Amino acid sequence: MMFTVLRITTSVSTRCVAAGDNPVDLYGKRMTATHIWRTYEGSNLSPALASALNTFVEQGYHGTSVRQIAAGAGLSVPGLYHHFPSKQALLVGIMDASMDELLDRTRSAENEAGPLPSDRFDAVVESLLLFHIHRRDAAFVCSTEIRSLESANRAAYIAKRDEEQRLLDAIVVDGVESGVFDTPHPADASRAVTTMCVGVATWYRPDGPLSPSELVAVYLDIARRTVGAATGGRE
Amino acid sequence: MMFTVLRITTSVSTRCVAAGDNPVDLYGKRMTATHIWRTYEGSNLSPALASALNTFVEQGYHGTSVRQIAAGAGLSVPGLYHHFPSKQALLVGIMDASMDELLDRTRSAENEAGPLPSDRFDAVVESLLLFHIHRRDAAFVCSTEIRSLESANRAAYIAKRDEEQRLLDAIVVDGVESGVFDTPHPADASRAVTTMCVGVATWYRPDGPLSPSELVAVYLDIARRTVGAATGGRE
DNA sequence: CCAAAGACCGAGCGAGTGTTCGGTCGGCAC
DNA sequence: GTGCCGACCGAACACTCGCTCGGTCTTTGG
Repeated sequence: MMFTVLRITTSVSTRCVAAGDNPVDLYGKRMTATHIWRTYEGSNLSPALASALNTFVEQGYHGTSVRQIAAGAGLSVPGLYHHFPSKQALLVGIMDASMDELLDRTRSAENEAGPLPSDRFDAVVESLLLFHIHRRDAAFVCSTEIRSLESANRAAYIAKRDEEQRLLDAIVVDGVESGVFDTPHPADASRAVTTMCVGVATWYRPDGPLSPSELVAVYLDIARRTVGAATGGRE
Repeated sequence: MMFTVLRITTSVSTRCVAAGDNPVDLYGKRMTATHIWRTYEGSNLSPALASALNTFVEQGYHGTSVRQIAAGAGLSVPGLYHHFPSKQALLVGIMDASMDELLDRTRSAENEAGPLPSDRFDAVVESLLLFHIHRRDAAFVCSTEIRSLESANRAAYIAKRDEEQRLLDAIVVDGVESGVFDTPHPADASRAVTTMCVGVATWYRPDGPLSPSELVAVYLDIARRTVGAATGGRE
């Protein structure tokens, strides 16, 4: 059974952009094509998924009716069912697309960071933070609606989530083994870092006191302390 | 409108116990008044609230029917409504009782810790951790069902949650001012610590690899690093 | 010009929702 | 004994739920 999940399919994989041009980021740092994982434009979601996401965020999956989703998408109920076979498929569409995007961005970040555990750690934490800032609603739904997934869908989602966690786990272990990180509990420290980053989606507001880059700076400092990385001075 | 929320009303406030006598808990352990906030026995919840909690944890508030809650409590639907006026009142009963208990325990912990920020910090973090371990289900519902509260109930709950956060915020600020903590972002560090502790409720399992006291040791280490406390050696 | 396909909708299905009505029953005060 | 009250229940109320049937338009390919 086929149905459209994404309106625009954009891969953030590094290979997609030709090297040679040199955009510059907000801080003047040279931004080669490898920084696509840092850039966020509008959401990828189709109108139906975007409407579902909006209502899921406010009322939760079970608290949302398909009539509300349809109205939010400017569709009748059968019109909505023309695009998605069930309410559950809408949730799966949101959560799968979100985790795929996060994994894609995180892998790009780590690949571009080079071999050093400290660089890879910083890159992966930054990508986690940026995702939870710029895809806040989707990330929030992902972390609160796992129990609303039917069991097969839940298993698939959990697998992706665990894969994301393992990316960071491996970096922390590498860092401890090579001596640049210092923690007696690498796995717990790694999970704690993820927990903090995921938690950002529950409280961050674009009109709050912290800009995305400020938040990244603050949380990168905290994350480095958590794994016992040598901090490069206090800002 | 009155209805019973707690089956057993136990205050853990230190003041409630006269100094000098040495009360003994249900297991015969000598209980000086100062450690009540560390001891957890069975839940305080009435059968109706306990049943509601069980189903809310698994299916969420909107995913749970009143008939399920009634069946879980061994009651008919009107029997359940004899004790609680609405489904919403069940959620409020769970969340209010939980936050009251947490606030009570946290205040006891801080009071007993004495004046030093580092001692107060350790005590409050430990009480946060123990609560999220031993009241895992209630804590999980508290952090995931805020949006299911009607607005007045939500405002009251948020006020209590913010009060709990401020307890830790004040300690971190004190520690930074007196030089025993070292962080450029006390408020963010304090929130990060809370986020990690609250997150424990989402993954901790009693049959997992960490006992409660081991988890407290691990997370206390991480929490101290987060605020830049001088760690007393690595365990 | 016409058939096919895609996009969409009005109306309604059976099941389930939170809640309530009108009771029954046992224990207790007097 | 009598009246009362708390605890509880069978049945049903008005409504909403996820979902589908049968249809109408518009676009497109030949």
